[in-house]
Amino acid sequence: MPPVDDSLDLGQRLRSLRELNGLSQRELAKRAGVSNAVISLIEQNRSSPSVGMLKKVLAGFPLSLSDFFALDLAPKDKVFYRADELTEIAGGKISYRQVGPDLSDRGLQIMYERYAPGADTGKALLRHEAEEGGIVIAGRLEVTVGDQRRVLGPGEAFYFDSRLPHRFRNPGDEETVVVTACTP
Amino acid sequence: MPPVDDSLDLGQRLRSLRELNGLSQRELAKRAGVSNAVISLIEQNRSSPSVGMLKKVLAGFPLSLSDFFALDLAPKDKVFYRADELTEIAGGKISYRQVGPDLSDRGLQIMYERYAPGADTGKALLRHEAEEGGIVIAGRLEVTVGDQRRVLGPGEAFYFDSRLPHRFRNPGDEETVVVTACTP
DNA sequence: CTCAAACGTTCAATATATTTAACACTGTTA
DNA sequence: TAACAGTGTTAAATATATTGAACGTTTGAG
Repeated sequence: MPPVDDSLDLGQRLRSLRELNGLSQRELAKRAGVSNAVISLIEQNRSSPSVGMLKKVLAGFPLSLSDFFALDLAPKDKVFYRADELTEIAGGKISYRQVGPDLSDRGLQIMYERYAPGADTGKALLRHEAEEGGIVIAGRLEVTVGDQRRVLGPGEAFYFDSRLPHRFRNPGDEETVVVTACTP
Repeated sequence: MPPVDDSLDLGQRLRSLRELNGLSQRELAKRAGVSNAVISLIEQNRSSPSVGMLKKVLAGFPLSLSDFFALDLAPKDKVFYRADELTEIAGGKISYRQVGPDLSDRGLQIMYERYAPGADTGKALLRHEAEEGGIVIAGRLEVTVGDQRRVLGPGEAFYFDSRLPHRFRNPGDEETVVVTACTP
């Protein structure tokens, strides 16, 4: 008779996590202050640990219960991107190259943006609740946020609440390069 | 002797949640298919339920373990920053310059990072739930995420879940410049 | 080879969680 | 008043988790 509900796959979760951190069962057990057997049994789904026990075990990483259960068991495996793999979003005078193909389930949108001389986003609409920022790498960038306006050069940066109306423009006669990030 | 670690406050968590849903201990127990005593004992922190048991109990709401532990109980006007206004976070061989002064209530952390030749972050611990990415501007950057490793050059990028162990290193003999962003 | 030190696993003893069935209390109804 | 149905709590019986000490295996050093 199976005493535990293995639909949790708690065992595999813990094992992957432990191996990713390069710890042996005994090392983890020592850090956590528990016996090594419990790690083995949990990883085999041969025991369903109490919450207190699991908390103690996770403290060996350390990792919170919340993070542990929120951890994506099948983490996106694509981590690296060549320059030509950045997905182009807009063509024309402004080039947006996004890190990562899908806009969906990600918590962050990072883009490599290039503005041809004179390029202008126009007065943007109000967006969803989000925050947005960036750093100018090359050239000049005129940024307008609400009633504030400024021209930024290399090394300079901006950060604002995306709900404010905003606009980007390249006021110079050379290409402008910016790296931006926003929370969707 | 207290058999359980009440620093979790699991009892109060469960009780508030149950009362917010207008359920009695017995109603919840019936829905969840467990005995009513277990609800009472858990709420008094007189027993530390197994993970499987807690999962069954939460199914009565229903609520996932992840959501249960993630339950939380609870805009400013500076937009532009000069290059020298980016706040330096770490000194030494690695320079982290953050856009915006306060780490607290922001939804996004954007940094301009410079790595001296040979600079290395060391094997990082698992962090809080977050995502992280960046684009290499100049030089070379060796990125290790979980069991993946790669050296990136200018224009190349990375993106991963911060809960995975990760490490950055400048393997070359020139300075490396990266712009990164992460959700805190 | 021989030994020592790791590794993950397993068994019996013990501690704890969970159930079942009761208890005491409250408010409602006949 | 008495009887009932609901509440949360508790005691003893049972099932399970956890410990501590073993086991068999592998790896590297002498």
